[in-house]
Amino acid sequence: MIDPKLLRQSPDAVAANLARRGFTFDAAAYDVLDERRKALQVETESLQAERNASAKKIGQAKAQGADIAPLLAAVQDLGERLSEAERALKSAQADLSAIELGLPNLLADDVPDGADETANVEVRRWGTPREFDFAARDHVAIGEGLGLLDFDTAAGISGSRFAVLKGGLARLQRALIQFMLDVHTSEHGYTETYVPYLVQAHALVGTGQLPKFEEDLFRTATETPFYLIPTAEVPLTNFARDRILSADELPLRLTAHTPCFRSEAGSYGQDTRGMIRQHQFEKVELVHLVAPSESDAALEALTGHAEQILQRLELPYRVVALCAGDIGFGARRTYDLEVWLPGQERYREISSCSNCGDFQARRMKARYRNPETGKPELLHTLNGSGVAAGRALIAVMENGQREDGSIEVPPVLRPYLGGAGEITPEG
RNA sequence: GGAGAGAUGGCUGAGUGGUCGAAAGCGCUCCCCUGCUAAGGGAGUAUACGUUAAUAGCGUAUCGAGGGUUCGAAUCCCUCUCUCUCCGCCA
Repeated sequence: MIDPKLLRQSPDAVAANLARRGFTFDAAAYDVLDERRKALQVETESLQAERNASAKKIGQAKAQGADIAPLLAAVQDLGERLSEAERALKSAQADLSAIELGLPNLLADDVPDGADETANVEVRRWGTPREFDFAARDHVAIGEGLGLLDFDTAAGISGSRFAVLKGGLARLQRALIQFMLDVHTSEHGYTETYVPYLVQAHALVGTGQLPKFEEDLFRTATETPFYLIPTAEVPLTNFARDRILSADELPLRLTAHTPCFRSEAGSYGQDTRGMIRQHQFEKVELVHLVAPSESDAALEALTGHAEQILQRLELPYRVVALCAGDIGFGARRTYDLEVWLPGQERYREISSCSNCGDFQARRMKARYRNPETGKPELLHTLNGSGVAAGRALIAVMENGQREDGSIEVPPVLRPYLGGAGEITPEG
């Protein structure tokens, strides 16, 4: 959520910033609503003050044994007027809040201009794509060739956009996950966590998926609905919900491996082949909760942590600064890591690292006590994939493929596979 | 799933209809005293919103959440959520 004070004081600056995303903020309409809210609030509060004063007077009169009948008569219709004012105020506040919750985050000033991913700016590149002396296959051909990747069985169970992994491939994905968690916890200072995969709506409002993007989520049919997490960012960032952390708890670095569930509504026809875009995938997520002055540096650090994974897996990648039109709803700045996929002969997103500033913190009242002022202030939240395990599996398969159909395993993963250096049909 | 108990400020914990935003203790901050790895005295110490030049004043709201009764609710009633205890079930 954007600071409502800023919406009132500098509506044009807000509108200009959001326009870079292609988002139209109707500052005039907001102002009309807010003026209405203000008037109703003043009215309501003055009626409340009147009620409080008269109640006090009646109490005193009663204590002294005086006749309170005239006092009661004087406030006869106060309750009715007050509850009417309160009702109107509540509805005005709900209208405003609906607008506020629907506004995307303000972009950092140096986010590149552009409407879509074609305007993203490459920041750096690591590694050199391998030259193949045979026709490189994609992960579908490799996996099915090994007999370890099975979309038909998955379709029979769950329909499209699901996969079944078997034997060595299933194990390879588990190795990737464990490797990532080990690096982040032992070398990058993260606390490993295990978190709920089903969350309630308020948690998703906190991180920004709700109320606007409900169609991207899976929801249970229980009386109070649960949502399946689309990313561990949701439970991890909500660790700070409604809390005032002390400064010495910061920075908080959290990591978790979780499955992620996305309905992929609106992506019909995109990436329909293979495991690139599934309803369910595994991911190791990184979340930072930091003091505001630290968040710019934290994004660089977090991105570096994700890069470490790709470097140690010897996977060529590039870092891309997302342009204004491609940055997600809650982020003020985002770097994507794109890994080289020989099967597609292009770089594909494998991690997205974002600084959300105080946008999510304001939604979930996540604060810390600033030691300089002694006052609670909003935290800054950051999140990034470190990295998406399903796509990392694809990258390892495609980059490590051999002409005979087997897969060479990156050396750092071998300890997790009982020392095995390759994936073969035997599994 | 059944029965019972509970939810108060950073923490512990009083408060069962009126001057309670809320006793007391702890913690924390500042000051004084002390001249010493300690103790003592004093003051202060929630958040949000509105008004405002103002983190000054003033007003309003908040005692798990939402409704209700009442001139007036932390206190009474209803619903819900969560926690704890016992029983049942279960990985």
